[in-house]
Amino acid sequence: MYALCDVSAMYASCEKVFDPSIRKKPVVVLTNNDGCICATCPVARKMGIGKSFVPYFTVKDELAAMGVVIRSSNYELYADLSQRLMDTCARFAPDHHVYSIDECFLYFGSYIPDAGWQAHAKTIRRTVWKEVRLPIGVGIGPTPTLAKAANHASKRIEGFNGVAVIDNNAVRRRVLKQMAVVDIWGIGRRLARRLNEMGIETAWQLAESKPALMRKHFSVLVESTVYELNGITKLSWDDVRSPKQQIYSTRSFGERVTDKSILRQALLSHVTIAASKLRRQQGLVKTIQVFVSNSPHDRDSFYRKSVTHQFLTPTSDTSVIANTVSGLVENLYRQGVHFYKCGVGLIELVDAAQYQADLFSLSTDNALLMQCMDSINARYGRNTVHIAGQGTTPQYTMKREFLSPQYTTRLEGLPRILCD
DNA sequence: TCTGGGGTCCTAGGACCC
DNA sequence: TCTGGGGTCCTAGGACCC
Repeated sequence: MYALCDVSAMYASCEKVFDPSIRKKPVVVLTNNDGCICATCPVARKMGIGKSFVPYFTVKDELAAMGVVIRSSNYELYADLSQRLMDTCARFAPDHHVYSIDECFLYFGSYIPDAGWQAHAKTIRRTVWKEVRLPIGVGIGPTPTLAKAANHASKRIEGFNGVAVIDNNAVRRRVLKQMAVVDIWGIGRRLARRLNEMGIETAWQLAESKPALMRKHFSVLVESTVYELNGITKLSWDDVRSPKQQIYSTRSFGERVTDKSILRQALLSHVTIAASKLRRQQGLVKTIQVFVSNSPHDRDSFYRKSVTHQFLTPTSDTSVIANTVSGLVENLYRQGVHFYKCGVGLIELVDAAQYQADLFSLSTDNALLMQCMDSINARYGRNTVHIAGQGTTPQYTMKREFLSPQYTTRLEGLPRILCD
């Protein structure tokens, strides 16, 4: 059996943990640079504020009129609470996999809890609330896709109250019949529309359809989904937690950038982020892609440029990659462009353990230095030591106008308890 | 006054070569 | 008279997820 645990409106829920004054108010959290809405708490959702990823400025006045509390993304806080959440969830299964900042899969293998699945799921939910003060939904099912569906039911279907277990056909049927096809894991807006045109509206109808036919009309992925909805595992545990095939770090700027050296600094900090993720999964990169662009919303004509670079010897050394990227900036930069976004992608990866080195090309990686850097940063914070090319103080800013304190990671952010 | 997220994977199609 | 293949590499863009 598999379980999927995820936090309801993660970012909004995190904001409420250390600030009792907003617990009963509608809260909305914005993405980087306060661009879009990315999380809406249940109170706000009840008021009809449901749509994620609408640009904030288009609904700003409306939200203000409704008395909605606005927060910028406070990643330091969310990452720290996420860590605590994952530590707690991990205790309840032999194996776990962190799927995103607010979700994890648990894999039980042959393990069966003494108290039964329903009770086990309730215990997970209650323990997380007690220890981390985050509201989670727990879904359990025989395949990852059904665990996801159960999780959906736990939060969205009447009568489940945060916990759903699909362990027999009656429940499976009940859940899938009340679930729109678009809410199935892996079925997006577009596929859903095409399925609807074929008369398939609910998850149950998709489960009942012929797998081979779905493969013919769509892809093997949709075919696998049909099997998974019927309890036949197509996504093995190894698939669920397989290492990334590509790693990206990209970000938009708070203010447009026109200076070449600032663009370079930003790209080099993306190298730092991406390379450390790469080392975490014990990978080496063969091909990188670096891109810069202005905004399609700006009046200027659209400018986007990307270059790819192949390394003779695969590497995971931040300074080796940074040197290359630094050189590529000359190709990417253009005078007069108002840069809005840039990023670095590690697009062709190999497993460090399996890589067969070439006899004549010697790696210049300084593994010991990287190890040292990673362990210092793991302990004292992400940018405690970094390459000089990133600059000592970032010259580009991120707009975070409504930022809450970093309650758990900075002394000056420590919550205060006032006594009358 | 102006404002528009970030990440991963996949594929169609163009350029180039033989 | 008219026609015309197949592989590799690269890029842009789309789909999906959170």
